[in-house]
Amino acid sequence: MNLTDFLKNIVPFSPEELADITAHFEREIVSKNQILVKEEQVCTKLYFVEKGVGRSYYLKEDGKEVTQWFFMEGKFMSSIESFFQQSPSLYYLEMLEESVLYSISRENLDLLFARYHNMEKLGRLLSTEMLTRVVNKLNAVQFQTARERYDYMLTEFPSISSRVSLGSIASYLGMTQETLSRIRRADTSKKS
Amino acid sequence: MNLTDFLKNIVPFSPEELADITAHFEREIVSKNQILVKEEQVCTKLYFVEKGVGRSYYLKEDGKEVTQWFFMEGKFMSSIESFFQQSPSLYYLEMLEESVLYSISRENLDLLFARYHNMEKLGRLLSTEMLTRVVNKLNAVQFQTARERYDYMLTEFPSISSRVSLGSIASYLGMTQETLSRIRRADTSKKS
DNA sequence: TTCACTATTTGACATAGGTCAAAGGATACC
DNA sequence: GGTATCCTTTGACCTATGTCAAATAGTGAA
Repeated sequence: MNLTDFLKNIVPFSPEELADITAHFEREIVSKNQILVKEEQVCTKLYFVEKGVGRSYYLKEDGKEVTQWFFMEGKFMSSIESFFQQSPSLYYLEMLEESVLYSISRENLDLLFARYHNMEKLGRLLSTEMLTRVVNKLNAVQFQTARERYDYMLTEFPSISSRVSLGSIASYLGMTQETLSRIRRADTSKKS
Repeated sequence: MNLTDFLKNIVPFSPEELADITAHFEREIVSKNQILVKEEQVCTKLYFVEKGVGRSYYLKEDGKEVTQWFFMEGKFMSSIESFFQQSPSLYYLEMLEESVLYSISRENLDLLFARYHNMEKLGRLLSTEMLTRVVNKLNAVQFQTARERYDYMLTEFPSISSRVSLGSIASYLGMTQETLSRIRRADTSKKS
């Protein structure tokens, strides 16, 4: 999914708008396991994932990584409050595969928001969409068993299990690796 | 907190914009325990809470109510995906006190979004802010003990415990009433 | 005030999922 | 191709929190 097509599908930008907007993004190739932002740093960019997968995570006091979100192809990725508040990030951003990203700085994004009413609309729609997704996860995490949470995740990120390590997924789902491993075992023994 | 002041604080609307925008809202007085939207209904309005408290909740299969969010004075309240997608609501919306609300229909809101660039910006900012709050709750619910979640809630909604029933709060926090009751007991015995 | 109803507290017991430790498997680097 | 490292699986045991049931305390209507 490329950036131009993605944008067009959400808001009916004019060709001139689209050209100007995409011109403010910069293409970046990043390698597997590369960290885009560290905890405590201010996240200066918003990324569009054209190819690859990323995740945001933080470290618990005991040093364990907790995955907060996965960012698949065709999605925007950032440490949102850090990027918008220009505050130190609570999260790390990491790419889990060799990836192609398009990035934009806060200044350029603000400029586009101010320049195009349609751009502001795009921002609103994407933000509301993300809100809905997070609320879904919240409901899953809060009131479902480990088993059900795993099923929820497969609907939200269908291809994830083959692309991302067990540990990253388990912490995203709020369970230990051991528990996730046991759930998968139950699955395979049942289905085969 | 009244609507005009609230709007002014977020985006620098001109007086004319403000007057036009607020003119599209309608004042409603609702009584305690009144339901604004039922599950399966399409939520036709976005509400601003000038006075009172509301909550959104849904029913689990076993019939138990699960509070999803509280809406305090000075906040917007709605069944978001239902309102924006015009889809059947997954949640009930209920006022927990006699309240003063300002409501706007989807058509009028869209009209204002289209008419004022600033309005679109307001939408984007409020949506991002809500997103941050939900993410905070998610982190609390997912990785903290019952005790810690209770403390999180007191920072998010400081006045809530005196205004809302134990059961509503407990389900918001993803724990049973019994557990919350025990946490509170531990608190009072420690602090007195 | 008293009654009826609802909300909260308390206790005894059950269990999903966590923790710790060790054994396999898979990968990557020399 | 062998060895070091990391990832996943498995087992034994533990604990926070849930469930069920009963006792109290609060609240509003008459």
